[in-house]
Amino acid sequence: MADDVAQAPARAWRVVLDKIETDLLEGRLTPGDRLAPERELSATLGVGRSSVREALRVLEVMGLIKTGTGSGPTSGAIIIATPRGGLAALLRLQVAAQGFPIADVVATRLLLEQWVVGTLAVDGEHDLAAVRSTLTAMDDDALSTEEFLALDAQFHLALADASGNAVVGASMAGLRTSIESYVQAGARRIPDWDATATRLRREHHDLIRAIDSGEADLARSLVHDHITGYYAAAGLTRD
Amino acid sequence: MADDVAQAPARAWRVVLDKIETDLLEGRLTPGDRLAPERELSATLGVGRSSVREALRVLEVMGLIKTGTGSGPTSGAIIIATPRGGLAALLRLQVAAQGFPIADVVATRLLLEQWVVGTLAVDGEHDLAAVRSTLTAMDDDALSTEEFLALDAQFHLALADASGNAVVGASMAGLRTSIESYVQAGARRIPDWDATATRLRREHHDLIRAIDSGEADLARSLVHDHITGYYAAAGLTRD
DNA sequence: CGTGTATTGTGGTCGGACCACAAAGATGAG
DNA sequence: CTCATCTTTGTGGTCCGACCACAATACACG
Repeated sequence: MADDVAQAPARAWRVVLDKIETDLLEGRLTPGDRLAPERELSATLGVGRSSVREALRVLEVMGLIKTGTGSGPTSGAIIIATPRGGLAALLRLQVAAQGFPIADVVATRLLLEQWVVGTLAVDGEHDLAAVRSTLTAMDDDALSTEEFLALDAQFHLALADASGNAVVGASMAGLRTSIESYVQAGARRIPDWDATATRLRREHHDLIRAIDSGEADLARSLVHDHITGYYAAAGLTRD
Repeated sequence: MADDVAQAPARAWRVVLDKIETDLLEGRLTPGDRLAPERELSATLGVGRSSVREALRVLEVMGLIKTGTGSGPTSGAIIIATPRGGLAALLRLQVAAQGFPIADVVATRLLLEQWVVGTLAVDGEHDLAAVRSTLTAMDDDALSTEEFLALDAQFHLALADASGNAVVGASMAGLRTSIESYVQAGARRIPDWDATATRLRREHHDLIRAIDSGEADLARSLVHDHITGYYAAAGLTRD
């Protein structure tokens, strides 16, 4: 519960991480800013450049900074704070390492998505333009399975984003990519893919209709059945 | 949407990360296993040891491995897959970097916790022993504000864990720690702390009672009011 | 046989040396 | 004077070699 300042005798890289985190917290660093050059950080904090790099690598993978070589405005380490990639990487690795059972990932996705559609239905303030355009793109019959699945992911992600909650949006994105390979494997197990795709399309339209008409409970129920239905059809259920 | 395999010309550390991820996925590495020594990985993958270390650092912060010096069973890098710390670190940093608005974090916590108590109420299969023991520990009137808040965190976390969903549990833990300092700051703003603590205790008991009697809707409603009530009292609302 | 010392294997850290790259500045031809 | 080219500078990316700290094991010696 507290990996805080406590006894951190060694761990040079943690010094760097802590320094940057406090700079962030105190407003000395905000998105768009450039970090000091690695060599300068190294000298300032009294640690080796390798240690600085280890800390920066962590920040990069977590989606906090973007590094660029060369000179000019795109060089150096820049604060970006785009949680998507970091969350996705974390969840993907945890699933790979069996820290997160697939069933729990799916269940979490389900509960988040139910909240999303319920929220969208209750409050009509949200912009569903991206959702609708994806929806019409999916109506193309010539789509391959992979293309359809990609658009499907985009559809659900657009829904989450429309809710306006960045944490939910990023979580949905992360959860999805962490089980992406399983979803694709499941699709290959579905005998009559065209029928399934047709059903998914219809369910998407029904869902949007429920949201538009403000039927929150219906929307929640539809999205629940939509998701569990797919996983059942793909032989991925076990919860 | 795809930070996948694509063109990764340089990025020596990514080679290491990918190698370990695929080893995980293919079952060549499972929790409890030891990674090859850094120097060996370096030689095997044809990258410098520094690059290996950068990758291992990422894995360590994400909670996938634990490193130990010296010899014997606790030395080297061991797969542990404990998502808690990694998720907490990620969320904390993203909040610090303004990638996640506090309001969104709170809203997400709220929706997760409503799902948790609803699930617990509907399905009596869960073990609430840890929750109950924390609850009784909180009844001690001599607790300081900090101790009370720590137990409160433990209470809500125990609830999430009781749901049996590792993703939800880890997320709750991460969300909580990411806004921990704000919660504590809020507590200091509450004029009559004792009255607030008394109210929180009562609400906890009411909540458990609702769960025990299987009143899911009531439990959801209670937990909603409980959380929003606290944030309102602490002057943290703004959604 | 037992005890204490040397060896080995491991991560942790540092410093230096390159390279690749991109911008800015210096140089020179026209 | 203008513009194109070359050089310099600042930056991350990578590798290498050298130590240190630490823990287990091997081994020598009493």
